[in-house]
Amino acid sequence: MDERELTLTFKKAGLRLTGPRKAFASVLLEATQPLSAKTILEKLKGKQIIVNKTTVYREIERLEKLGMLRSIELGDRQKYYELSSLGHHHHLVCLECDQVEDVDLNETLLLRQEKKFTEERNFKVLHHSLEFFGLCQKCQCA
Amino acid sequence: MDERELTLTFKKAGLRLTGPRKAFASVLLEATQPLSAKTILEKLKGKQIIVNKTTVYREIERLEKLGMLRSIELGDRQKYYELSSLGHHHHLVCLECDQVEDVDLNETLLLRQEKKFTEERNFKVLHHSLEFFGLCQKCQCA
DNA sequence: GTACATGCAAATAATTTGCAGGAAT
DNA sequence: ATTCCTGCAAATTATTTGCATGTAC
Repeated sequence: MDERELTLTFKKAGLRLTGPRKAFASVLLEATQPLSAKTILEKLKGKQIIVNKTTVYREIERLEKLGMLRSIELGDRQKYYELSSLGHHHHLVCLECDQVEDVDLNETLLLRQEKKFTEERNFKVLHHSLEFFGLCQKCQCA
Repeated sequence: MDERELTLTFKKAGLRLTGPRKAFASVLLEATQPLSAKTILEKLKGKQIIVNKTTVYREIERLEKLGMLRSIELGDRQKYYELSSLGHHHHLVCLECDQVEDVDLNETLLLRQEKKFTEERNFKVLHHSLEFFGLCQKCQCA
């Protein structure tokens, strides 16, 4: 998903094309890893877009509701966000330097497992979270 | 792990046998699902043990450091805790009523996956989190 | 002009910290 | 007696809310 496409999505969703909103979206588009609200705010500042944190939180809320954004938890107190358009995937989180790498993995077994939950316990799985925590290459030496 | 065994573990770890500490442990032992700090506090109150929340947080910290307690995230703002002695397992979290069911599942594939991360990216996985979110039997009807 | 967006200040909620007094060993 | 424990109040941090103003449409 590129910026133009995002703009269209905004229009379709009845969201106005404001400066903060466009900048917010571009920050997410440029992100190489999930961002916290605070980091989003800082990156906006880097773009000379000064917005209030409330705006960031409300934008997160709206885009999450639209299904464009998803939140993940990485062991912190805070939540991290990434565009849903990235597709479902998981993360390798370095406990030392907090860097996050994306990983795709074959979910056949997980999905089979979820089906089993439905059959055996009548629990309907809607989504799952799977994150791996450890040490990245750099931090294993230090 | 029963209460007596826990007491021994405390002794071995050089932790004193105080009233709050024993009560804290028994709350965890009796828990049928992961508990938040707040819930622990309430359950202590139910046992006529009035402690300060600071004590609860510090106890959590100590036992976590000892490896007796582990924390998990369930999409909330808060953390939940369970005894490590329960063994590694995962959870089915109902998005409606917040009930949590434990599940054991064959992790062969996950472990193989983790080994792959080490081989291919030199990322050393220390642990992972895997939780399933959805609707429990009861909440599917309502 | 109207409805949606935003800023600002204050509220909430979970967790953490500093310090002084209290209890287990 | 000493070291660890605990309570209390205040600080911190992430997030949310109310209300007044601003702006895209």
